[in-house]
Amino acid sequence: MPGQPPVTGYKELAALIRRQIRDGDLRPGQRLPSEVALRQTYDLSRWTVRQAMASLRADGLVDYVRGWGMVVREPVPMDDLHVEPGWTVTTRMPTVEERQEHDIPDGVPVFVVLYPSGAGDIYPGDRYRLSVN
Amino acid sequence: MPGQPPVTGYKELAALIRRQIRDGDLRPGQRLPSEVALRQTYDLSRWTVRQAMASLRADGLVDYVRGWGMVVREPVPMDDLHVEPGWTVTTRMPTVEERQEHDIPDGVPVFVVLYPSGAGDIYPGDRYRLSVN
DNA sequence: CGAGATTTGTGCGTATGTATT
DNA sequence: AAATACATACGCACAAATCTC
Repeated sequence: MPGQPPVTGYKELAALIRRQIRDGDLRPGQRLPSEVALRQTYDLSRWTVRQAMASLRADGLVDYVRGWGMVVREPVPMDDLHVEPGWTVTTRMPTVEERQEHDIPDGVPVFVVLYPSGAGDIYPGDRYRLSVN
Repeated sequence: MPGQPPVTGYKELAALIRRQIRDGDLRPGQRLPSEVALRQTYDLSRWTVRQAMASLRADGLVDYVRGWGMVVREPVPMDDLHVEPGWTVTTRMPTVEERQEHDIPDGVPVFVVLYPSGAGDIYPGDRYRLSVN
């Protein structure tokens, strides 16, 4: 009974969990193993496990629920944002203020819609999809 | 000559540097003070400094260059991506593979352009801007 | 060309705080 | 009240990349 291949660093651990999410071994809404469980399973320090988790959060793959754990992010229903001629759209990470105001989770970028008038609006990338007619 | 207000945690340090970047005290291409300098200036541990820097990095504000320092990111020239009727565009953080393939820095999201045929393309958000005619 | 200094990257140990179950 | 789980924050050591001399 061969053991799992050794996981030597936080990037490998993150890659392993990314595969598990991609392959459906970890499903949306499901809780990841706790930090303690992961360090015991792979014989890693807490620091290494936390680095891996931080990387998954920055990619928007998992959410942290206080007092509960890390949860695979569930897709949310998307609204169509109809783009009109003359508009310009860029994308970037939101500022701290925008994250608070629009309740944007970690690792979720925003659309920045610029109108010909010079005014602009912010649309969280996890809830809006652009379309053109 | 009152000293700076005390910086008590990594969020405050990150906010301070965000202000300095926003106000032009730190300009694009300019190197930030080193981790050692920041810990001495504000009497913080390396952990706290690195945590603050990681947050700026996730926001796409700074680049790390190992052996050199942390640099305020410079804007790159943007190409216009003309969106045709029937296309759909979403935004998200790139995967590790997409980051490598397209040479996408930290904290930069991508446009995901979906064509009516079902095919799709990836466009780095720091180099492309969408427009409609 | 190399040697050394500088700077960030990775990894570990420990302690305490806060929120949830 | 207790256990669980992550957040914050200090310390240390060594590796790897870059620059300067």
